[in-house]
Amino acid sequence: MIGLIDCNNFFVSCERVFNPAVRTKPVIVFSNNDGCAVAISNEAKALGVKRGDPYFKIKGACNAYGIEIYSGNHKLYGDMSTRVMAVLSAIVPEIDIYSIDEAFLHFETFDRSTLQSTGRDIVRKVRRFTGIPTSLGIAETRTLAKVAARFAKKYPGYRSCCVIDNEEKRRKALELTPLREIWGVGRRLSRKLNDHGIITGLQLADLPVDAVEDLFNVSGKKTWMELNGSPCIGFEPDDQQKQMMCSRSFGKFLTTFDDLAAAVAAFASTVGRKMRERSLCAVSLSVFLYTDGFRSDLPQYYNTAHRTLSEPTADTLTITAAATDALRSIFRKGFAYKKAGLMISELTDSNHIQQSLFSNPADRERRRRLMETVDSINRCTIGHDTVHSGSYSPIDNFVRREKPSRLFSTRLSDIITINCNHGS
DNA sequence: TCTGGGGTCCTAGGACCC
DNA sequence: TCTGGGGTCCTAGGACCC
Repeated sequence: MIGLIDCNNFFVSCERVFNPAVRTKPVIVFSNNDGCAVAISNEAKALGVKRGDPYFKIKGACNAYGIEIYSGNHKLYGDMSTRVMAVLSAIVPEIDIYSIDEAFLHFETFDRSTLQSTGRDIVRKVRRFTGIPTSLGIAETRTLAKVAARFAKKYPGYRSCCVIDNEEKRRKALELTPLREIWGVGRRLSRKLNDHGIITGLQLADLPVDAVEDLFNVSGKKTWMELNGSPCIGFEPDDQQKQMMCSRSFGKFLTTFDDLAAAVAAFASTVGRKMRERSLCAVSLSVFLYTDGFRSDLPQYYNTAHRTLSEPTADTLTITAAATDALRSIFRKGFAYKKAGLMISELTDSNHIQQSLFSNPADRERRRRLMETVDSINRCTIGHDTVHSGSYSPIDNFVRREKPSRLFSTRLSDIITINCNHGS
């Protein structure tokens, strides 16, 4: 049996851990530039707020109903995620971290008849040790575990843990699950299937195999098999990351090459640091930029440029130079740029790199030590951008964040204070 | 005024090979 | 009038996930 544990309204829950005053209020966490609602408390959902709603459209409702709003604080969420995963790892022998707020739990070695109480115990411990509420689904396949987790979250009767461990429960659960809620069935596939009269998860699961081969590609067939209890979606723990991206929409339009180059240098600095943290090197990269697609009154432009590096590297300065060169080749004057990004593809393990015929080992070593020094200064001392390349300007300069919360768990000066007044 | 960011996988179609 | 067959590799774009 496999479990799927999901943190409830994760970003909102993280904010509530450190700000008890908003625990019973409607709360929304927004994306960068305070653009879209990305996490919504149950209270705010009840007021009609939906994931993806842009702030400017729901501002009135936020004011009218006294909804608490936050700009995304992803450092805080990342740290809280690490804590949740640590608690889970201490209880279950093997976990697959699937996203910032979800993990699959391996219950193969557990007694099947006690999974319900074991599951509730796990949820209780995560809540107690981290403050984060979660929902846990347990079933024979990952896709069914996802279905179970949805029930655990939706219906209080399950007390945060739902187990699908027999045929009757499987069919009942799928019958009550709309197609679109099934893991792997997106907007397009659900529309297509709806046109064939398939509305529920059970109708999908009950399709004959030839209909499945007719309607689906290989991913769709895997989903179908999983719904019928045959595990076929796995998880390769040593799967190496294949690409890495850093991109931003800007809080205001950028029009000059220098401003865009400063943003691209910041992206290069971020991906460089992440690559070094994960012992990865880049072989090729691409830079892209966009004007604002929502502004049909303005001239539109999109372009992307690729560069191949002479040998795999995680050196921020090399990447910045190549990325700046790529940017120069696509930058056009006269446009108001809204978004740009840097994508690294063909990532390789830095311990097994193919060196260029003409590379100089002494140079490589000097650069490696330079980056190591930069990282250690930025990691341990004053701030994450204490040392940086000359063309760089911090990403924060390009995005708008009007309601940031503090770095409660990772910066000492932001730690919460508790006032203990006797008699109150 | 104002609409996010970071990933993976699959497929179709083109370039190229013999 | 009329122009083969079979294969690989790469890339862009779409669908999906969180």
